[in-house]
Amino acid sequence: MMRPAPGQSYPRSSGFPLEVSTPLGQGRVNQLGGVFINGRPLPNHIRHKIVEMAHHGIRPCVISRQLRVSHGCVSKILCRYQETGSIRPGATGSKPRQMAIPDVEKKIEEYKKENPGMFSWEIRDKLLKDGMCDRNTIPSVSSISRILRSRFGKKEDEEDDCERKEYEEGEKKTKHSIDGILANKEKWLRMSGAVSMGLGTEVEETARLPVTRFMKPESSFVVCLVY
DNA sequence: GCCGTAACGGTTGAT
DNA sequence: GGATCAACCGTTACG
Repeated sequence: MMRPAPGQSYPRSSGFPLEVSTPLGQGRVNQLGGVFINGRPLPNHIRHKIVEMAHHGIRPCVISRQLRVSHGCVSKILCRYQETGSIRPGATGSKPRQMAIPDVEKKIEEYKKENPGMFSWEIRDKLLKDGMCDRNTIPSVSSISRILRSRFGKKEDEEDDCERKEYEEGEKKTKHSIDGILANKEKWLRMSGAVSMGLGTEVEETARLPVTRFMKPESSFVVCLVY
């Protein structure tokens, strides 16, 4: 069978339903009948089990079939474990991009003070022209505008702080009212779904909801009743 | 049949 | 707040 062509999805010929609704997102079913969430790492207990079984000398193909995880994934996890000694997935998201060095920031400030109407792209050009940076080290236009905001937008930040304080004051009052509870509806829905899967402490890592650490699966019933 | 890996669609987090 | 980008995820299929 061919790989899915660009713009196409994976074929639905496996006989399994392609999509299942899981509380943590739109789950899918792989060819082995295992449930996975596309783009998200497998739960820690599965990863742990893969490594543990491999330690016991069980072959990757057997692990794959037993845990219903694709052999490609088993292979990846075991490779990573051999290389790094860790079963944890790598950090998703881009690495922090290179920040402008302080000298460059100072120069940007200078340019802006000399000419307040100067655009970020003009500043960028001038940095290049003056030899402050080369093509590789020059900060992006958006980085420059961010620097400008942080340096020249302080007054706005102070106003934001005032607003935040007012908001926090108000939140304390409304937290235990019906309005307050309803405002957290989405959070509660996610929590109820996560615990109903019986994922226990996995939830903290996959759904980033530390509060569920001490919740029991049956609590989902209570949460569902509320809504 | 097993295994390594490229290609793919998707998610996440920084900018 | 939304868009963009880069790094990662797991699955699938090829060799």
